Amino acid sequence: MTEPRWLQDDEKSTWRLYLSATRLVEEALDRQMREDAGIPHSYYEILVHLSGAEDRSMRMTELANRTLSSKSRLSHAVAKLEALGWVQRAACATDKRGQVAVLTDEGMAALVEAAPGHVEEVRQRLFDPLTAEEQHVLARACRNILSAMGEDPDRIAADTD
Amino acid sequence: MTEPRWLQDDEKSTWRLYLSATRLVEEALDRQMREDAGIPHSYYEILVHLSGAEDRSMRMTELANRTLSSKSRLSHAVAKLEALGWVQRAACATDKRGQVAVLTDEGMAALVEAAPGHVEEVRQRLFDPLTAEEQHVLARACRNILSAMGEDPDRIAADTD
DNA sequence: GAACAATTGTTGAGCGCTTGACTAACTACC
DNA sequence: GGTAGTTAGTCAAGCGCTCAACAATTGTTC
Repeated sequence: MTEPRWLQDDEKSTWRLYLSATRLVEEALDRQMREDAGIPHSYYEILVHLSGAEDRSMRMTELANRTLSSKSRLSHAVAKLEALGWVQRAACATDKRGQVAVLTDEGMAALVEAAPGHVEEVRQRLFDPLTAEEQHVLARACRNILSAMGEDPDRIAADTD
Repeated sequence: MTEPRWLQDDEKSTWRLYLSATRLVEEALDRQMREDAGIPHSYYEILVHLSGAEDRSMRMTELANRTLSSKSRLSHAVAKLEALGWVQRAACATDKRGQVAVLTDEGMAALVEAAPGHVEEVRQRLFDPLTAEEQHVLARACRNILSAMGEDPDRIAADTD
């Protein structure tokens, strides 16, 4: 086995900064959403994706892909959201195996109510601290990272809201 | 209440790219560590911090701060690592309430064995996809984000390894 | 069209984390 | 030197996630 490509000191710093910053941001987002809407941030994203979809509904697998969730995770999550009355399951017309998740009016109302606090948190944590140039380069960097993982950055960036 | 500062389209894209990229990176790191060493990435970080500390040991609270963990989380984690024989708890000499976590030889060996795979994963996921400029700006951006959250970027960046 | 494979979605067990309550010990103040 | 308040660390309950197994349907191949 060849010698590992150890990290240089500046790379170590960058790595630590990256890890700390991204975790704290994620944590802050999640905390805000739980306090504000009583759901984890990941559930909020499900609502967001549904709200932007045709008929406020989407096939489970498609929804799982867009939210970068496993099917299992999404299934559990939708079960919770269904218990809240924010999402409903419906049979799929073209595939008897299929299920379609539908955002209910109550779910839409909850989303509308949670959105301002969420946006404010995103601004505070991510955008306000960064210059325009940093924002721009950050987006580019994320694109490169995603590409390297076999994801399509354009699809992710263009995802309707 | 004033109108929320909604995100512009390009900001929405940046936000989605950021969320996706950071999550996938985190997920990849965690998966690699679980497969390679049988522990979550967060436990690995505990070992790393201990290995760089005086006498390979650190007070629980100090360790919690450095790993950005709650005390509870660290307590659970150290319990697991203790069960593996990789960490030991010892009474603190100067504070009878205190506990000191000590990295054992077995823990150090496990760390040494896991390190190359971890570093390779970090390179693949984060550094290789980025240009030198992007790495530099990313580090700067993370510093700004951390500062905005009341953390000291220099302390985090300088943390011994 | 029958047999095998792949896909869709759910479920249960286990794990790591959070929250909040708790004990024990330290510190400050009068 | 009490007493009140703070700090160190642990623990139990609950939550969201992963993994693996599963049933049901669809696709494929001969």
